[in-house]
Amino acid sequence: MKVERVKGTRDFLPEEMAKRRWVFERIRETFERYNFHEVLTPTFEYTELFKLRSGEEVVKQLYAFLDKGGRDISLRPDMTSSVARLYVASFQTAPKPIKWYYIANMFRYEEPQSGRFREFWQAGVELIGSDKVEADAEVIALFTESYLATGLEDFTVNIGDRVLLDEFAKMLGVKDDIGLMRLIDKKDKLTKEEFVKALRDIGLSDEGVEKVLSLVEIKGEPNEVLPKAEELFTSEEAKAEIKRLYELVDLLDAYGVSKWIRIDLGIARGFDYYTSVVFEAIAPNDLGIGSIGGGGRYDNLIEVFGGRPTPATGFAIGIERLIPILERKGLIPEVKLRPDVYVIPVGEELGVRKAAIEIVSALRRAGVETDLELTGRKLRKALDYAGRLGVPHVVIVGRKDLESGNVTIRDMETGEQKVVKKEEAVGELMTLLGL
RNA sequence: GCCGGGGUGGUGUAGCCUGGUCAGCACAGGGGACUGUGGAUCCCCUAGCCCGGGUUCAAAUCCCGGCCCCGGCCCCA
Repeated sequence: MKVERVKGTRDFLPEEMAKRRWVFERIRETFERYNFHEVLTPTFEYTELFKLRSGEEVVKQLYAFLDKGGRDISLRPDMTSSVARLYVASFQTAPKPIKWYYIANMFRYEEPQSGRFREFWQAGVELIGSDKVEADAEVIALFTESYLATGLEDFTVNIGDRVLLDEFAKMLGVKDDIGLMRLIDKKDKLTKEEFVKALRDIGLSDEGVEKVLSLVEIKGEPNEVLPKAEELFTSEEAKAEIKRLYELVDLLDAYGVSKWIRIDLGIARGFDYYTSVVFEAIAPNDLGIGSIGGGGRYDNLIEVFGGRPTPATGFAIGIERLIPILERKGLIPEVKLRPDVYVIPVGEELGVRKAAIEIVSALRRAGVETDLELTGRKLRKALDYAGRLGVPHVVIVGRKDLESGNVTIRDMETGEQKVVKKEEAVGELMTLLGL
């Protein structure tokens, strides 16, 4: 009988936890500066909740099971459904907008591969109750700033638009608009020839193919490519949406994040609930990691969940995709897992052991990260241990010193030792540590 | 769900093709040489062939199935 981890899950060891926590903290601080507030919903919901949003076919991606009461339950595949449920149930009459954030684990029943696990973490926000372009700008600015807060600078936030994509499918008169969008979404993975062939395969005419090729050209600096969009689209609805995009990039300029903003009308980001602006962040890397986060506007979802029609927008940052990139770039600070002081009692006498504990306790209360030798190993081995760990200061508490009320403080770097009164040990160590 | 490559003490590995020495080595861990002074040295100890079945006198080694890991596809909320 062997106990193993469940497929697609991971154990996080102290060193990695410290790094992850550092990343979470940078993101959390940024979210809070934008006045988003943290919420947490249950790890699992009725499977129905997730079906409601995305239809039956999502079930195969869900980590779903029947509980002992026969309830059809799924671990959350993301936070948006739960947040929408919470909003509909209890916050419809709350002052708008609602600005919530979360940092939590999500679950998807998929084959694990690079940057992809069955349990993974996302940090995201939802802004509910504003259909204004200001809300999109606020969210996209925060999205950008969140990456910047982790030290990442080599990335772009690419903005697309579902209204324009839908309009585009209408213009072409294709039946399989989902197929078209999937194809457009993965254009970068194909050569131009393959792309054209695939377009013909779904029934596009030469003219249609030409139009798609012009669409995917609308990619780059907003001020360079948005005029091209104006040429391509003719309907009033599309014109209005393009105007909105112009405003959006203008506002993002005021936020001071234009440097990272690009337009890419080929972005679709899933096919279920986004209704207008969509966006994703891409950071160049050699790890095979694509998007490191994304989001968009979803103005219909609340209604689907039984609420009054309410506009909303949000994003999620994929932690498992971000961290390897940060690590590769050396942006996550090294973490210290050793104590600053290590106290070694020498000998078995109760008095010695208690004296050691008293020093450890006093140091800990004074805010010093302190460890006590707990295995009963001999002084030689204990010093060896402290040396390997890189502990800077060791306190040796032994009967000989204690008889005259003293303990010994050893500097592990130089090997210099100092005998001090037991009562003065804490003060002395604080000075040595510069506290 | 599909495809490719893997799985040997805690970690990293040799052995596998060509079946047959107590499954070797390094690091890590515990103890001792050394009963109050570290990183050295020496000695000892702990600990392994992913699981199940098959072939064989004999399986880590060959065959089948499963599980898991790495990567790709599909899909990506």
